[in-house]
Amino acid sequence: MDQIITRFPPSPSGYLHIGGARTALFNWLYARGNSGKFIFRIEDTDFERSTQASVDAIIEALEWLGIDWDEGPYFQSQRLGLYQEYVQKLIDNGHAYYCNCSKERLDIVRKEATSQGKNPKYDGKCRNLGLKKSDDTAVRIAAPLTGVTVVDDLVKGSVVFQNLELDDFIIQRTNRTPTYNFAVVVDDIAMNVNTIIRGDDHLSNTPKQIILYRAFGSPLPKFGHVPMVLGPDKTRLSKRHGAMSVTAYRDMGYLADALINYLVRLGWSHGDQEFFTRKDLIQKFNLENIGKSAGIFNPEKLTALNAEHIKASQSKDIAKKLIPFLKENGVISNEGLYIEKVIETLKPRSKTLKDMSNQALFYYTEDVTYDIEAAKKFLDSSSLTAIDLLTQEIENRECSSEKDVEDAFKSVVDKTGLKLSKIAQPIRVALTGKTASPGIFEIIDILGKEKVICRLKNAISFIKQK
RNA sequence: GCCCCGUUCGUCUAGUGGUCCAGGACGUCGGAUUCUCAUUCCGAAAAUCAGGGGUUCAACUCCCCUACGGGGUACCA
Repeated sequence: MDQIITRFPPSPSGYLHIGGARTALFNWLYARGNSGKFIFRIEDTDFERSTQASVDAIIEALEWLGIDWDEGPYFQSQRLGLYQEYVQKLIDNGHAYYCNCSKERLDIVRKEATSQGKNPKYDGKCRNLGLKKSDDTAVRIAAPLTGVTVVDDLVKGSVVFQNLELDDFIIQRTNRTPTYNFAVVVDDIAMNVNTIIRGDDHLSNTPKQIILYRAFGSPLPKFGHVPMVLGPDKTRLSKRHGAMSVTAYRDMGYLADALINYLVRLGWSHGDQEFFTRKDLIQKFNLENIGKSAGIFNPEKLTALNAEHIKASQSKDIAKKLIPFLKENGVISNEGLYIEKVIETLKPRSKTLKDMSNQALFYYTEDVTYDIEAAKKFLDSSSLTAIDLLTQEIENRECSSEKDVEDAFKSVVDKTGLKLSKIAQPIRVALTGKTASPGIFEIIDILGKEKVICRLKNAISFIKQK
């Protein structure tokens, strides 16, 4: 077979949502895994609904996901000449005709048909009228009246449509813009797209498109219709399902790789494997293992996967992505502390980057603020000796390693006869303000002698003031 | 209405006629490790394979019907 050429053709009427991203991903993965070409095209023939802001948003989302394209973005609005040319071809070879039926007449025809229990399709009035082009004419395809059109689908198998069910649909509007089915086919022919992977809401459009390919005498591409992504209520994804835009997930602190992993896995499988790196996916993704049924978007599983990807990431890579979140949290400068070590301690306990930055705050704060409950429970006179002793131990040591810190604690344990667990909690609250944090030794090691002593002394005076 | 697609634990799924009284993951619930929280590790509950008919020695797997869900039926994409 020739080089595989796929494409992603969103219409710019909103942000890139989860479902669209998945479609883009499938096409991209398939191209990348088969040394193919991936084309990006903007379907903006509906001027009413298309906006530049949407175009920008979609590009931003794609770039964040790391989905790159080899050609494009092409804009259908800039290719009107091409469509005109192709319309003319069909007029010339007799596969299309001008139609001047008014919207009102069409409505009546449709209504009549339905009332008689027939299909609400165009009655073909202008098909043989030989109308000439004029201001009030649209162009319709002369579709086959009988027989059958079969879609040989990569995921659904062979799907048969009766041509009787189809009608002479419009390919060019009165305002000379192409309609969707027509523009896609023209572009896909012109761009040599030979593999079309898209949502299965397009399955019933496919026979129309096949009719167009035939009218042009062009070879058919391969079609693969993947099941859609549904909301928790099993209906089509929409705003009311909450955050559905790709960039919203970025802003919540999800890793692009995790989102990709989740999205691809929703509707595709590779045995029992759940965790995939981007490389894995490119290598292993195929069309054979795409499932047939719609999947429900499950944020919990995404989050779990995100936590796994965080754990599997290099701390230096996380650092770059974490800094914006820290800034948003009021951390002006992350200098003075080795951020990668901070991240190292937070990796096993972070679900998202946002989560991580929240947990990192105590490292960077000037003044520890104590949780009321935590202070009440652990910062009282009973813990004074331990804190005091530890302060001394730390002061008398280098504290240049975790081992050093551990020794300091051991010494306090020996002197007081208290269990480590009894000592650790008050210290933890003194250093972080909270009862839950990374390991106490590593915290002290990262914070450094100076800050630790300062925080311990603050805790001591806090207790004394009570 | 008509046409098309789909239906395995709550969710994502494995399963392509016998190895399935159905496996994995998320979530849930126990337990172990532990300086807290996590992590990690063990374990449990959870699917009459939508229902009903066939075909077959044998069906989650093939065929038909029904129900339910989704999509299409536009001078939207």
